[in-house]
Amino acid sequence: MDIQLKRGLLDVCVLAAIKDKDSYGYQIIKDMKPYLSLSESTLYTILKRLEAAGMLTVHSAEHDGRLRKYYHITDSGLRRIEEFKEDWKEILFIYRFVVKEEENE
Amino acid sequence: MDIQLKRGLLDVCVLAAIKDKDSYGYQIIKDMKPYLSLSESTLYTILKRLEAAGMLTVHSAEHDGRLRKYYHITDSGLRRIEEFKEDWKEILFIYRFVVKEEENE
DNA sequence: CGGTATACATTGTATCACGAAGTATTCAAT
DNA sequence: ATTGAATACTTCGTGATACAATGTATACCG
Repeated sequence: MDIQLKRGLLDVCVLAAIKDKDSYGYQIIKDMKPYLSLSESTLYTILKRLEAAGMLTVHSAEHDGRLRKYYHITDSGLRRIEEFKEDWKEILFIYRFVVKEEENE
Repeated sequence: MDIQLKRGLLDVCVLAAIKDKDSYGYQIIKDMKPYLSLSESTLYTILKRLEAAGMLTVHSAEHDGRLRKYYHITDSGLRRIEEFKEDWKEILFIYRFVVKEEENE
């Protein structure tokens, strides 16, 4: 798929992946894979960006003797998803401009 | 609207704007404005990229004593729009992952 | 003991949208 | 005739970003 198209989805997709349950890097990649595959370096960049923007918080927890970084969505992050839904209406409007067939399909 | 979301739409939008009728810079911006506003520098960058990719051709024509650069979509450009329609199916799949409400709306 | 999977991090690169600024012409108003 | 929009295109620099490559470290299994 076109990389550019992915760009707008990546951030919200990561937020969606941790929305219902805190998660960590490797797990997020696995969960997103069926929808949108991304490399580790990309994910960690995104997670850092979202943390800096206050859309998620991080806490380390031990798992099998190793530390894992768990990511938790904030209210701001939830709001970001809602904003995305609003943006979607515009996206659909643009989509129809692009695919405007002559009214017959 | 989120800039990142625009990115994947820009190229195809420009192609859509010249699909039915050759057009030129200023006119394209006007036609796209209701859907997606973009600056001149952005448009001309995109036009050059699309030309380099063989998705459109350029020819200068006189208009009111001045030269205008008219852009004409190629078969490759038309195919690009078709590809976008294919990508759209994936986008919808991802969209549903992001907005997955608990099956009740 | 060696290999594989897990888990996170850093660096460098290429792409890209955009603001800012510039050039040049037409046309209407002063 | 001069000014100032509006039209039309161009160039430069910047910041954001996705990603490959690479590195570190540990757990688990044979």
